[in-house]
Amino acid sequence: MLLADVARTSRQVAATSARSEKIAALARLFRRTEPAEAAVVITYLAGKLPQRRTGVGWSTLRQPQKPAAEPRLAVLDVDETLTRVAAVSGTGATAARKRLVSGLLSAATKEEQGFLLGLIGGELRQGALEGLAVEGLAEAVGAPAAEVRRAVMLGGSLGAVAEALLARGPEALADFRLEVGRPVLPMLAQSAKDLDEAMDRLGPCAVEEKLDGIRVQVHRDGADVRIYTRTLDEITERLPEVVTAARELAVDRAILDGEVISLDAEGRPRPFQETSGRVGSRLDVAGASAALPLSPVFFDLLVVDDRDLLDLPTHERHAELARITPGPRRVRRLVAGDPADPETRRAAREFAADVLARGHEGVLVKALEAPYGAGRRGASWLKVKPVHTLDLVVLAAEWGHGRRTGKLSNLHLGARKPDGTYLMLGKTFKGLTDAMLEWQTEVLLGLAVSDDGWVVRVRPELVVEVAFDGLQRSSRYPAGVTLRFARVLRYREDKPADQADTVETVLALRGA
DNA sequence: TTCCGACAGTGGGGTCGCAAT
DNA sequence: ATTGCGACCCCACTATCGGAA
Repeated sequence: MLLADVARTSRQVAATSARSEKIAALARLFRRTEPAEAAVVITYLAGKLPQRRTGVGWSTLRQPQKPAAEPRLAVLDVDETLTRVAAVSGTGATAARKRLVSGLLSAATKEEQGFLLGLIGGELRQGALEGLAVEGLAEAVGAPAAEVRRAVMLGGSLGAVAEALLARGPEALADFRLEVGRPVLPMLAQSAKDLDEAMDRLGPCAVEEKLDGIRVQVHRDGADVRIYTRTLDEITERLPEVVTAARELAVDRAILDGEVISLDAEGRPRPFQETSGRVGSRLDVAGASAALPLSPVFFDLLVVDDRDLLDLPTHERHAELARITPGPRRVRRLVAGDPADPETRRAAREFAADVLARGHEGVLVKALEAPYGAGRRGASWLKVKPVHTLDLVVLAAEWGHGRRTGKLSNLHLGARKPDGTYLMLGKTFKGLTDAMLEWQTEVLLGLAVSDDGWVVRVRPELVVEVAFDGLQRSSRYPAGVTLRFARVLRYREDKPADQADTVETVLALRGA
């Protein structure tokens, strides 16, 4: 199959907003895809590269290449070239990667170039990623979409499922079962405003402490232990403490879901940045481990011995977890069997307050009867975290991309200093409706003092109320801190800039 | 007919490791 | 030694489609 066929399909998918049409276009292409090409073709149309990391990003792709007149690139040849790009290392690697990519682009037509640039840069913007690729695959082979999706969740790889389905048809779905040693996409949580809302939505539930660390999925088969991240990267080598902890469990075979976090001598959590840095360290793991040990805390169990627990309700999975896991390695939780009962509510609120007092991020509320929805951001897990707000001044705004092209989008936020100037604390583009984008573009252009095509600087007069999860240490911003997960709640046209929150107020939040 | 679940898009900050400067 | 870049952790929120209620 030619890359041109894939690029044309991508254009067709992008050209319609109807999901059914996108899926139909994908299915048409998959029907004419050979099994040997299936993994590459479907991964490309899901907006990803089979190589995952190539070492090539936007910066490397900047200089334009003269396009070829006729399409002649085969999909498998493109894949081979990108595998070579990914394999380059050592001195001269950047130049060598550039040469390979330039060669590839100059052999591509204009349409193919556009597709490749989006694909490699990670911004295909065709309105379809893995979710719709799965639907298209299901339609192409005549299998129920839910079953194909489940196979991808359990098999961990869209490409492998596509190849098997195109080679052998729907019977191949039976191959993709939960297996110890093969990572499963983890279940994710939605957000709730507060504990009451979460309990109202879920009914009988468990309230668990939410630790601010790194999600891990731990597979144990006898002495063999493997650890995977949320995106199924294997990080076993970096987490010797977790390997040890897994081997100490009272079980031979298991798949566990949990969080690793660095705790201080008193058992209080260290800042997320420290845990993250530790988990990211690959070169001197022994040294890093000695300096900043990690603790695994498990909250779910997907397999125990030869039993697959995915479809069992939360409370049964947790009972099994409790059977094989010692208390300190298990998440703290409170079961709220009857959330309508005022006493239960009071106990839940007290539990959540205690979790925060012990320095943790918040709570997760989980429906007691819900199965483990691998790979889904289901409504049966709800996270609740405290929210801070500040009234900050817009110092500048950046021109948006994609559907925000032509609108001022990303706001630079400042806090007031005693001398009447402002200190930048970070940026945000979140929380804005289309109407707000429209409005702020007009208002900010009215306040503009400069525009370099990327950033529009403005007179510091517009005040916005910003929500955020807390402060984190920053080497980028002058106050030494920045806002974590900042988002706009509303404009404060009623509030003059000289009454915006001060740097002093912001810094007082440290440690809070 | 209305509601709501799932998806895609739009980017935020930090950190590590590698290669270039 | 420092800097730029890519990759990957954490993530919130809105718009949209189309099936469920």
